Amino acid sequence: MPAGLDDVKIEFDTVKMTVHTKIGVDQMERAAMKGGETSKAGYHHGDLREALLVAAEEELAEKGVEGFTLRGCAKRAGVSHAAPAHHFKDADGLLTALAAVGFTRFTTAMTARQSAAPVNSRERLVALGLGYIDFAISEPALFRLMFASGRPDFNDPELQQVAMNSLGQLIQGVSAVRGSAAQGDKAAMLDVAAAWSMVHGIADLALSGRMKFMDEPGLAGDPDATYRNLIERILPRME
Amino acid sequence: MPAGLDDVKIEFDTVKMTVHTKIGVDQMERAAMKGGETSKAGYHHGDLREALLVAAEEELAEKGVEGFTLRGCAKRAGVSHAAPAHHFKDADGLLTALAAVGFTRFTTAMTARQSAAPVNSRERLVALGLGYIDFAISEPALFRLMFASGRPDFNDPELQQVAMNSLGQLIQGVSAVRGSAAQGDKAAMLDVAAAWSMVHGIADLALSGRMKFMDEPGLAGDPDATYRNLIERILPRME
DNA sequence: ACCCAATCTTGACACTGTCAGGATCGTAAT
DNA sequence: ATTACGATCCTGACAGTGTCAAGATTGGGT
Repeated sequence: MPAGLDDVKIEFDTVKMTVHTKIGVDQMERAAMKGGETSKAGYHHGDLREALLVAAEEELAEKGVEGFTLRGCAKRAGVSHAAPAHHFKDADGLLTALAAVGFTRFTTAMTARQSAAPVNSRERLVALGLGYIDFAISEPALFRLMFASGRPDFNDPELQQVAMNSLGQLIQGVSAVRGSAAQGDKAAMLDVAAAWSMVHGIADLALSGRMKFMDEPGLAGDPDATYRNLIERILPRME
Repeated sequence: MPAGLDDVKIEFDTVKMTVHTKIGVDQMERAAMKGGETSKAGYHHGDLREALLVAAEEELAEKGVEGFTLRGCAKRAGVSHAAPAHHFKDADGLLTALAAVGFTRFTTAMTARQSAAPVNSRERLVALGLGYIDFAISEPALFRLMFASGRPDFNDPELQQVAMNSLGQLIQGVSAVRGSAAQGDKAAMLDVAAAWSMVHGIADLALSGRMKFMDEPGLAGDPDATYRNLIERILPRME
């Protein structure tokens, strides 16, 4: 993400202001263009593709997957409603790219928890699961987009890549607990499926507010402790 | 669901045919009206509310949650685009009612599996989980609507009721395994959360095609056996 | 027989995604 | 340096959507 692009968040109320603010955007772009960016920055807007991605993430976080709007993203980025078509085939194309950045962020959320855990394979696997749940709760709309929307195109090579990376991280975590590579081993893959299902189930139920049956008076405690208790139940059968 | 209403599924290609087919519908209604229905059947269409629900279920199954359309439901039911407003406040209102019928069907899917299982509390709990997964796979769009869409209004009393019934069934299944009522007991509720999370995770991952990493050459077997293996992993800690 | 309220239709509005055509700008070739 | 060109962006349009308002239609209670 190019430096300075965060400053571009401007509220539009009338269409009349478009030209006005677009000048401001260009100024920002010119200022940010000093650090050589990797992507094909340049041209009119600067790097509209990146700007649209951050706009889309805002839009998604505010309106949810159901209320997401391509025109809304364009307005947030300060461009016309048809501009996104030059960078993304579809509205679904933009959502596909957004899901891809979601998966990379997803991976970092898991590694973040992992690297803060004791150097113990079991503890690290539990931490991975807690990172999984962290992400789901802190970015619910993005999580829904990635796992329960059907809008992103998972045939897209980039998305497929980052999504496989997430799964690979999980497989590696299970392999570490088992002491051998899980890939190809039936029992090991069942362990992977078990870990993934449990953690994903916790995340999805918590995210949709369906875990609140645990929030009764003397029942609840630290949510993290609860999740840990649940995750640990899948460890015994692994070795 | 009134008898005979299933015959009302008529395909519309042009709007011109509306009057034509609507007569057919009325005939069906009149024929079906002999058995006294519970709902406020009568008036023009017969029982448009029920007809809209079956139309909505078709629409949802074909187009998915994302492609669901209120006008499409109206066309399927053979009425004008604004007719549904007299029976459901919103498009979300229709989806709320549809989610309610989904939950009752969900419950019956679980009890169906349960009653075909050995009279063993553990076996019955596993069967309940398999019924959960059955439903998710056989009616994916409905399942997504119920668990991962945000469109149904869960403050609606009817929906809240049937949704709680499903949860109650799960709590009862766990209670049977434990030998005592789970309600209010902290450890028991953790067992419930574990069972629910595991089964829900399996269902959601399988439904979205993300379990296909298990479908490698010598790896896979009967999906049901795989799911059973996973579900059984949460049993040991219960007593 | 009449009236009324529930039911349904028609028409309209704002909004959406997408396409076509024209304007604008940076860059490469001349 | 100028010109041509292709990438980028805008304006305008179209079909489709949800929702509201107002008028037609129908059946049951009086």
